[in-house]
Amino acid sequence: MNDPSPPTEAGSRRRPPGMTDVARLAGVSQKTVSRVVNNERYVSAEAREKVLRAARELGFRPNTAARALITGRFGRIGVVSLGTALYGPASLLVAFERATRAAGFSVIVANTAAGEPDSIQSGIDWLLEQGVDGIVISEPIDEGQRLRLDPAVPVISFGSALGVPPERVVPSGASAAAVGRAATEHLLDLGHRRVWHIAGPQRWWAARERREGWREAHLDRDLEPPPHFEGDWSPASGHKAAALLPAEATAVFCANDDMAIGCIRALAEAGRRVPGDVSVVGFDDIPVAAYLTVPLTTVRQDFEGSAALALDALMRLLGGEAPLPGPEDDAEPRRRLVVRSSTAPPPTR
Amino acid sequence: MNDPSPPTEAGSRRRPPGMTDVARLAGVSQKTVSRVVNNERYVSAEAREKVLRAARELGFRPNTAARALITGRFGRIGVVSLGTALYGPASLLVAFERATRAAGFSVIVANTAAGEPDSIQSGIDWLLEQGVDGIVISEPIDEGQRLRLDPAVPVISFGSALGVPPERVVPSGASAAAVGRAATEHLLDLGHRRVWHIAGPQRWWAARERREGWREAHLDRDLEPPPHFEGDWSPASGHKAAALLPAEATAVFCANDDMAIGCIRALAEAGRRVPGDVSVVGFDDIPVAAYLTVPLTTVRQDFEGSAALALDALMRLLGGEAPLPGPEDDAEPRRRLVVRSSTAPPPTR
DNA sequence: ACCGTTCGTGGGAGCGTTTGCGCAGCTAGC
DNA sequence: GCTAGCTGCGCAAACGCTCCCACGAACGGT
Repeated sequence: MNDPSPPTEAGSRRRPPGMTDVARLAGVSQKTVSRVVNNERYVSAEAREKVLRAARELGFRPNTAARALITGRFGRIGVVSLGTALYGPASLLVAFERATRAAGFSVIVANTAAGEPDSIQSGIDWLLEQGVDGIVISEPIDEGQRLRLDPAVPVISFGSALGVPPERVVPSGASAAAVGRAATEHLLDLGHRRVWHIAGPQRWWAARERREGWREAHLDRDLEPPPHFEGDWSPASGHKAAALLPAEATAVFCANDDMAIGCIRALAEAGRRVPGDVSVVGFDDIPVAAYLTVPLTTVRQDFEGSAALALDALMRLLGGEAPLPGPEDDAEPRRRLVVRSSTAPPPTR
Repeated sequence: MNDPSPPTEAGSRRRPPGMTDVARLAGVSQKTVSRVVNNERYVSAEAREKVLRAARELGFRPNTAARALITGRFGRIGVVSLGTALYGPASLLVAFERATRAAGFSVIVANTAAGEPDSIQSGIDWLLEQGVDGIVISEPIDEGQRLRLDPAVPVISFGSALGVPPERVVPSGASAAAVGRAATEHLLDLGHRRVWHIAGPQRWWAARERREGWREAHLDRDLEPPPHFEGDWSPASGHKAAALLPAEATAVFCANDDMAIGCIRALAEAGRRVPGDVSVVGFDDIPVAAYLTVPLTTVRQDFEGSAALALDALMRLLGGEAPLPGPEDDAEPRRRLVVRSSTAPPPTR
């Protein structure tokens, strides 16, 4: 592939200063520098001061590679994320990075590729190669294959995936399905006889869960849930699915806001008004949801809460504890229905 | 802070196998294993085979920390990104991660916090602490302070920031400002006398550049650009700014789609129709843009192109070359105006 | 036959840090 | 006055790998 013979003269970039250099300048042993850097006890204030001064002067920065080499820990968490700018996954990633950095770990990401079936696995493999203390699978897509994990590296998953033990799946709490149910109930309470559903791709755990909530809401009231349509989260898919909606449909619950927007558009094209003729509920509460021509009734997510929960579970695993605390965990993410203008009672015919 | 006395028994997690273990099993020297792993020459097919077999059997994975320790390189690029799920930055991050991974480097992210003025600096410091070969500043926000960098670690920035040498700023190409100009010209060509502008926060380079394009379009035609309004990218800010628009305004160029949506909403509330009374152009081409009640005329970005350009520049710096190739670089990101229904000639009064 | 060069392999020295252990000096208890 | 414990500090051995060097075998050109 590449010509290995010339050693590709990288150049004169000198080695950065190490603890030994700091020690020499401060007039102490390298070990003492190590103690100061790691905030250990048994260092005199005077020595500490000298070391800190020398370190500052030299621009010393501890070499994480050396530390990792000996401790066997990397201080790094890998996240397998969807390679997409979708509001949900992107927000979750941001929230998780923040929480993780606050805990002193850095985050390395591996995006999956939409089309590729093995991309979760290859993301995991890549992260393991890079060296991580733990792995978080952001939105596992169930491709029907068992994930190959490393028993030595804890894994936490948002949503269940084959090969991930169930206790390592971050519970969406009661909330995800429950809120899908609440969204549906909101529509039923308004007087709609049944609620149609434009679901997300069912390989996605999040999509399945929302659909489940929708289904339960019907079953609770002894209603037969109408057939659902499956989209791919995109507005285009919502638009397409909406065109298939029967004339009797007066209420639609969409698995995300983008599809809801596509759906509303299709309804408008068909001459049906929202919410006059048809009510629509979305999911995510994307920033523009409140500013659409018809402000969207939708479900606000709690990404910070979910991220904190996942991180917490991972930290427990790293400490050798059980991934999740007892049922007293009250820090469960809180999603909630935000009612705006896209829902109303069905038309009185 | 934490109790240092109990050594927090982490447990019996055995060390993962190393090259020495593989070597022993394969009956060769550790050095030969190294050669096989790094695909070096001068290894007999037979030895290679034995090593690979042993490695597979042991589940051997090279220790990146040890490698980094000796080579001084980490195989890791740090990205300072906005801590936001905004479509632009999120898409750019995804595109950059993909390109970087394909080049064999991993990506570690440090999100900035919206409010904190030093968060770019602290993100950079954090990345340097973690150990990276290079840093990319995704969307630098000009807080007026000079960034403190490490001369040994190359930095590339999307957009100029104080302290980053200009040749390390990824050129948006002619395109960013030019496309802002094209968007404005599109409106002027439709017959609008002037174009109002709802800008992004001017501390953002991207916002400034778009505004510049808008301004130039006016100056080119000897028009006085009307005063612009400054939003914060959010639909809410677009909504607020639109309320300030004078009655004579018949065309608005918004610095992103979210603000455009807020703007359209405000116009609707004021009883002004889009595009009948007022034309609106956005920027980004978010997925829902085409599916809004009034499909949005907007500017499609080229995140892959920008990401590739940045990575390329960074790789050159890592190789000791100049960050950017000559002017023959034809791989410049291509943004383009997408005309939909939110723009039309001004109302004939 | 001799000397160079290419090939295949191994020995051994670090890289910069943590960790284990040792050693002084001091305080305090009996 | 001896032991015991705490404090403050340093030496030396890893950690798993890459890199420099050496060494023998095979091979061709003189």
